[in-house]
Amino acid sequence: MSAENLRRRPTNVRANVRAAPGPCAHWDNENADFIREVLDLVGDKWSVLIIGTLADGPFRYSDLGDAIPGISQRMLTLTLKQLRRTGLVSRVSYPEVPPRVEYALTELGTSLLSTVLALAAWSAEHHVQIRRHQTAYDKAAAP
Amino acid sequence: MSAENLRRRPTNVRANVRAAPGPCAHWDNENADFIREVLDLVGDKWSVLIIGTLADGPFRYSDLGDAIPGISQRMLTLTLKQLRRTGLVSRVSYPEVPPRVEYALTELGTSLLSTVLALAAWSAEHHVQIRRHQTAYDKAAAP
DNA sequence: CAGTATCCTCTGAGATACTG
DNA sequence: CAGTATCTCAGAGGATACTG
Repeated sequence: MSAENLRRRPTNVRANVRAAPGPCAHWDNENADFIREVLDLVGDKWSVLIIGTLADGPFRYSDLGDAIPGISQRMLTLTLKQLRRTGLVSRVSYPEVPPRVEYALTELGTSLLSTVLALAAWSAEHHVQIRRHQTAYDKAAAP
Repeated sequence: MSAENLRRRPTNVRANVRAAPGPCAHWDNENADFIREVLDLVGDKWSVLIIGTLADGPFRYSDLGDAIPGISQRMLTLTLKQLRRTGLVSRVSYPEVPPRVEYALTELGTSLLSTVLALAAWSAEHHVQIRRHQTAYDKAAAP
């Protein structure tokens, strides 16, 4: 996959996600490294859910836990720690009794959010088609 | 996270990824389900790498293996099977000797590609900042 | 309230060897 | 060439209990 890029262009079904107008957005091995980085960061079970939830504004620790069904305290803590480490989420603790801690998207996190929403939009748009294809595939293979 | 959406808007750093112009692209629990679907599909170690490689056109099985450094035959086979199941990749086998099989992106796969490229662009743009933040965080926590 | 600490399970993925 | 079949293991993630 050498020099040329996107000879067959994306066909661009949706208007709100557009290929870059200029010289970028082709695939090479550097892109591969970069995207593996984000996916390691965000491809786990809870990160995007937290990011999406924080899109509505700051949340306290336990409100986050309540807002995200199924997450365990351990995973909430761990994932928040990782998001904080990469600078996507900020943590502010207010020295009160009882303690109050608020998590919010940073500017970096917010910039990622729009891309993530594009992915969400894609999946919302295509998940019916995907499911159909999956069951058809399974039916063709199983019997 | 109820009715309101994106009160603090994405700030939209980059021009080639835009929020939807119309009424969509906010976060609710349905979105959460959908995006978990795509991430399960594409968040694994090899799927996006295969998709990105196939962006340049059809590939034969072993050419794919060569083009993607580090992938094992097992993982190549498994991931291709899953991509085929969800309809992102097509497989055409030519009845020749020796056998020849070509994998290519379907239209669905191509439509996903543009979104994936947006993610890649985001990470290419921010990975320096991320790394800086990570080392700063680690330095602040460790000593 | 906002987390840590442990233990335990199950699956993603690598290595290796074999086959139509 | 284009795959399958086993074996193996690290670590992601769940349950539960405890703490400043």
